[in-house]
Amino acid sequence: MKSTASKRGSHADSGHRITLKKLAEHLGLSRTTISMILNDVPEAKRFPEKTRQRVMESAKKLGYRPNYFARSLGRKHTCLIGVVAPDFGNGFEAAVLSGFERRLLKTGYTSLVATHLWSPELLKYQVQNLCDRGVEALLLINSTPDESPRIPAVTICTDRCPIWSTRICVDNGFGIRKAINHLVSLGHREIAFIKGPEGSGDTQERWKAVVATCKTLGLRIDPRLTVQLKRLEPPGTSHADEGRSAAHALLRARRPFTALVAFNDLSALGAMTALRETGYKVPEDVSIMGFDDIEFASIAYPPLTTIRQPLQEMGASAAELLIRKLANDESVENIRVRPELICRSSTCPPSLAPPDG
Amino acid sequence: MKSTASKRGSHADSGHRITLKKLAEHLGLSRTTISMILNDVPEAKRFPEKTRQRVMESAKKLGYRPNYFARSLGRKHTCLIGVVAPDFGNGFEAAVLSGFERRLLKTGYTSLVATHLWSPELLKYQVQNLCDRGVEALLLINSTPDESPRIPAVTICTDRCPIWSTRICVDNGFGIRKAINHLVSLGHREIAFIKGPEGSGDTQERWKAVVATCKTLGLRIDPRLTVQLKRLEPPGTSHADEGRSAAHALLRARRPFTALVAFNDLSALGAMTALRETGYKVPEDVSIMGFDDIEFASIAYPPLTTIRQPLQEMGASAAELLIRKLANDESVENIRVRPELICRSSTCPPSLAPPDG
DNA sequence: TCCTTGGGGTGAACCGTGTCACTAACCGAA
DNA sequence: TTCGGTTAGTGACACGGTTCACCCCAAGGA
Repeated sequence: MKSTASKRGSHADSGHRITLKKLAEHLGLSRTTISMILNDVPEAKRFPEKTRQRVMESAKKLGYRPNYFARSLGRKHTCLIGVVAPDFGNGFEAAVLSGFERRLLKTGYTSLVATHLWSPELLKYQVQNLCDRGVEALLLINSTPDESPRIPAVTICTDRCPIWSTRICVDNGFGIRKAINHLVSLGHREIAFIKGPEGSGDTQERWKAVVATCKTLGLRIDPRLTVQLKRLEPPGTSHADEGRSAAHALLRARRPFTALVAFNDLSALGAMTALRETGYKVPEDVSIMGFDDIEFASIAYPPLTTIRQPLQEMGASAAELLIRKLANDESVENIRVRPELICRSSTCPPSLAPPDG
Repeated sequence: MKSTASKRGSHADSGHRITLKKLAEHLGLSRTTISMILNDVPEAKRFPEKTRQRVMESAKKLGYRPNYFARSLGRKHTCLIGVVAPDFGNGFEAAVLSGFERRLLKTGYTSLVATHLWSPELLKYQVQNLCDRGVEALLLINSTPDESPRIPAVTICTDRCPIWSTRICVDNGFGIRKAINHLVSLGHREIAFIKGPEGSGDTQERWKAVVATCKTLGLRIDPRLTVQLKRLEPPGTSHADEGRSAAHALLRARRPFTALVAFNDLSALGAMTALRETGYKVPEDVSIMGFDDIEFASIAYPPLTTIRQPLQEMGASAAELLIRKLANDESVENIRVRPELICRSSTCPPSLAPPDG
């Protein structure tokens, strides 16, 4: 007596969801008529106002809700957009998703999300799955499938980005220039660097910018003041831990420096911990710059000076671009977002006697 | 010549996605036969191995992918689960989503997400929308619609939780007892509290636990050492800011205390900032306890002692429960997760002369 | 009376798949 | 020769909505 278990799908539409046919019988009209009126197609204006009213009212009273599947089968669009990300656990993807969803709200599109935990096979599978499920477009966050899904796509951002996709990414060069200029304007000359992990496009771009900017400013990059983050291995490691190790490695080299530019905020915060553990004060002994402006950059102690990457806005732009693409707007182009210097308390002029590492 | 814009839906299935009919013509068999073989229904074993092979191979070679909409129309299940949250911008919902997605990976279910930005109307609309789109179940994160969606639902967590939904939430009482016991065992007697905002279920539960625990331990709760967080207003305010204000208010009361129990990690970190701004040291002058163990609790300075709410695991459990519910498992019950004390460096024994606030 | 016009509406095909009931062909046994 | 059983497969309807082409009828004009 407990359940009618065996019958599949007795959930959503159990009992009797009201269909067009039932509504038609109830009203003594044909499905055609009702469909046209409810969809407010141009041809529907030939029906007299009275009939229209009658249909609308009954539909409302009986709680008629059209079946999306049936509809998508006939028409061709599904009002579905796929969102792919490696994982939503760290703030980056979540912030983008948040901005994306906000922009999508009034559009009638809904997002189908999928994560792939950095596995290329899983990524491929998920993209395929989303396409099978009829998404009309894709937002790829830190995800680059090998093959084109053959539907409009926007990629945010980092790493290599496929040519078949529109790209939204931060202008790494601009950001790095701002960061280094900031430090130099404070008087720093001995600057250490934590490079991003191997194989990331951001690592390359930012490092290229570091090299170029230092050249312009007549700054020497000391290889002994440069360390590289290790790649993250899936289970639970964080750039914060890696940043901490990296900074410790830096300190072991015993080369003096007064400022440190980290690959991102997490590694900057990790480095801050390492410096503290070794007895240095931030920013008095060493100034630290992050990159990203994650939520906690401002709560950290000392609050982190960093380059803001406007993730929410980038998510919103992605939604914008996809909508335009779906409307066959051919003018959609890649976007480079200019990041902003957020000056907090982890940087200050160097002390007169820079400590050696 | 640029586009064939006018024709709608020329995206996903443009050109000619291969359908069962085409496959049938290609093979000289009927759709029925192919459908049965590809779905590997029991009756399909009457077809000889040879035919099966032939069908499978052609399907693969021609890249046949069944149309989910058509399929969902006939069968009743859609393999879709709805996820509703106010927003994914702060770490809470994102962490839950992350755990949820991980657990969902191997199940064939995909999630349809929707955010409502704390608007009850939007929440109602979104739930309706997801149901219209055929989700078989709902995960509600910090979201409580007024009406039952009439499909299996799991709610995480906080606040009031509707009776028609299974609930996963942290055992607030257990957590608070751990927190206060920890402080008391360190020797604290003068403890200040930052209560959660009005109207939240967590606020009530945690506060009730505070009162009960203090009674048990013979501790007096001084109303002058109690402040309440203000409710967050949508645009961009954070519990961190509120926590900072709250702590400043506390200090203005000029009552001495050696420890502070905050409503959550963010307000704890905000309070830490306020104490520092006023010249107090954490933990030497004041010990601070958070609640949640958000990612940044461990990176903060000093690293925050807190009560861990295992959000990823809760997300994973939610997936688990929904799957069981969908399989008509009647034994699904509410889950109270026992949070864990994470002891870091923001707490220590009180100094002999507690500063007055 | 016939023809046209337009208002109000419908029938039936179609979208792509799943599924139940039925059958044609063959083989062996009575 | 007829019957029964298996093998290999098919026809047709259902799912719920959209859409194209058509239809009926009343009114108006010639």
